[in-house]
Amino acid sequence: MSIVTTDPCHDLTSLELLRGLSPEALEEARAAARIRQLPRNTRVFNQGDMDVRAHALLQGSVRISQSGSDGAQVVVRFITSGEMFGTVALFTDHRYPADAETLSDCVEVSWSETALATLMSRHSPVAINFIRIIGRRLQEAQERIRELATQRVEQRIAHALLRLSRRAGRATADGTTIELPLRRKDIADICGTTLHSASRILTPWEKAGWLTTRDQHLTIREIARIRRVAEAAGD
Amino acid sequence: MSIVTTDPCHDLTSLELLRGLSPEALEEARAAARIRQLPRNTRVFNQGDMDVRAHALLQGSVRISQSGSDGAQVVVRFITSGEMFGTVALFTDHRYPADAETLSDCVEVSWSETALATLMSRHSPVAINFIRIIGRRLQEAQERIRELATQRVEQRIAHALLRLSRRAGRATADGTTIELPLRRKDIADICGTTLHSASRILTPWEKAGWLTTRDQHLTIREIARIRRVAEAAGD
DNA sequence: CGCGCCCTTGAGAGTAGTCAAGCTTTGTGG
DNA sequence: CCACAAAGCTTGACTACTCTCAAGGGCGCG
Repeated sequence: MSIVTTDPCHDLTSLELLRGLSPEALEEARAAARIRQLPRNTRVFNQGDMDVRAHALLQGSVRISQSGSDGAQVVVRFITSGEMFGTVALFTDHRYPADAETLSDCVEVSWSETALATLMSRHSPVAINFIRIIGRRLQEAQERIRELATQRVEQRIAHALLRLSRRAGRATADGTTIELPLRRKDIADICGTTLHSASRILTPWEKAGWLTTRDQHLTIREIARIRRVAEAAGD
Repeated sequence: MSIVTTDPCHDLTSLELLRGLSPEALEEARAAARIRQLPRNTRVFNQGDMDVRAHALLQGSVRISQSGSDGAQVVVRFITSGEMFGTVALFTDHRYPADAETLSDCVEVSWSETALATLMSRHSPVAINFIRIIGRRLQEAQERIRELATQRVEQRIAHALLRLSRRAGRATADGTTIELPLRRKDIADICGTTLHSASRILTPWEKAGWLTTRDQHLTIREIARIRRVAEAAGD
């Protein structure tokens, strides 16, 4: 495992967290960071783990999921490269509230809580960037709460697909491909429904040619249709 | 409207945001703050408003609610004294994503975005405190997402009552009184259900003597019963 | 070839939403 | 101080969305 820090995959400057920093400050951040390469299907951390760190993904994708005491599971979010994760417990609980598992080979960078605090106190843009990141996340979470509370499964799935295609989509000849390995179960867990309902809704869409699934990769062909379902209040 | 800064109601030192600051830093924070007294049923801000500020409540209570383009409404949370609110849009959108309305006479303090950024860069504990506050909030939001996705209305209401009694409860002879003016509609909007379902569930509990409502104030008499409903997976 | 994983589909049941009506409490003005 | 209006709450009947249970099909891998 040879890690060459000049490898573009290990370039920290692309991270929003470190935006606006001087070269010296960046160097400090790099020095305090731990960079790891993780193979597919690795646990990055488990719900309940102590020794919390702030993580960011330089390469690959990660699924964050939470399970309740009753066993019910929800996908909190999918992380793609450039995003931070595992940040919720920092400075509070010191326990991860969810599991993180790699969905592909990943390059992950992380800082200890104290290193991050030091970095923030020496370079306030880090703190502001961090606040912006989790503020946005909080907004997304609240939007999701509203969706769960007020929309039907069909609409929620449509919204989920739109969001995924915005965050992890790549334009192809056929439409927009979501660059994440997504099982029906994942989609269900994102939307707070069951595998069965998700299947019942997606299959007709697929039959109608609105989207295709190949090898756990989803391509949206007629995004306008999906958008119409998402908007439809119920008529 | 005479504001005496020595009035205990205007004491900023109790705010978590300013915890761990030197007297000089506190004075700086005070100088940059805007303190207002707001009568009951006042809009502090409206969804979509620009010119975002960071708010904290020194006295009273505030309801934060969000309405979607379809008109459906969700209560994001209730704020009681000592808590911050309206912080989600800072450094990002510059638009409030929700409405805030006072439920009682309030004393509110707020900082402009730039003032807060300055304060944070000069005193890093402010940044860390802030991150802790919204991190905890994000955790709560994710827990709520899981609840909405996996639990039945009855359980969600039970959980909501438990949370409210923890955050805004005062022990009385009869039990724990939630010190917020709560209408059935509010409870419904917290739990993502309808006024009707909330009523159908709460009335039997009230008949059974588990709780009482008087003058929009709810008292939990048999918290153990509520807790049992909250835990019950469905048996 | 057979096993495991993932997905589809059907039937039936139940939770919770909608519609509708009437009741209670609160507040206001004569 | 009473009357009436408005707001909030309860309750019933009906509907329908979504879950659960159950069975079977397709695909890849050992």
